[in-house]
Amino acid sequence: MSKVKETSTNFANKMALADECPEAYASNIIGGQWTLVICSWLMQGKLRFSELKNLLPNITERMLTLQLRKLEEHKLVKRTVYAEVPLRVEYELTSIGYALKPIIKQLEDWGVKHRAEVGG
Amino acid sequence: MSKVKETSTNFANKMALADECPEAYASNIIGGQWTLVICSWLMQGKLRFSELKNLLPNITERMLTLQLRKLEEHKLVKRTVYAEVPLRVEYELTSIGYALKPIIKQLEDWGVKHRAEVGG
DNA sequence: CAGGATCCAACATGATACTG
DNA sequence: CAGTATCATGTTGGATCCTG
Repeated sequence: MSKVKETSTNFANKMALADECPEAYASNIIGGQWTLVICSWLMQGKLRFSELKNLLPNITERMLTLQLRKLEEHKLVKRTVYAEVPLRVEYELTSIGYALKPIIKQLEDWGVKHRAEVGG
Repeated sequence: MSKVKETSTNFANKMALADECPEAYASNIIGGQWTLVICSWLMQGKLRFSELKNLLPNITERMLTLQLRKLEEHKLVKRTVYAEVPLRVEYELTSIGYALKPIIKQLEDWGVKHRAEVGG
């Protein structure tokens, strides 16, 4: 990491860990409340806004929008707007988004195991 | 999942997803800002409070305490207090905590890849 | 249909000071 | 050393209403 001038009052060190550490970096991207769940559904193919909303019964439209925007920003999903009436918007995973698959798999395995052992 | 009385105004559905879905369940447990980073360090062995604090330069004592308590609650770490002067407290992973290793590994790999493709 | 805008409550987190 | 207590603030997320 680059040295920080000692005279500065050390702003900006917040992301220092993420800068160094791939797992913290990754965690910042996919750590959101809904990120993995959304990606998990999208693994099976494109979905429309309303389809996602129905698959995620607990999410508000607002949150879904925000989450999808974040995923788009991080290039995990691609958003396609079809100029039809009524409007249609589809979301699909990018290659790097699709690369989350093994993580999700491991996470599922661990979740099952943890629930069995600890019994959440 | 058990049926919810239609007459009820549907509180409590918040955790419905986590109830069903192992990956959401897992994500709720390890999704915290610091969880994975702390566990990652503990993979290499026991650590004291102050050691962890020094390894996580951006964390406040308060946060570290909170996070460790949460990890303890979820049985990911074990806390051992040694009645010495000065006081010594050590944290170590439980077996289910240690089982996070493949997840962390996958996450690191993905982080590296994402950073290479998308570029911070 | 797929959001955007606005307002507000709840929670997460930092700063600071104190303790067994 | 390893915390706890308290206050202050920022961020998140829900509710509601509006729009291309």
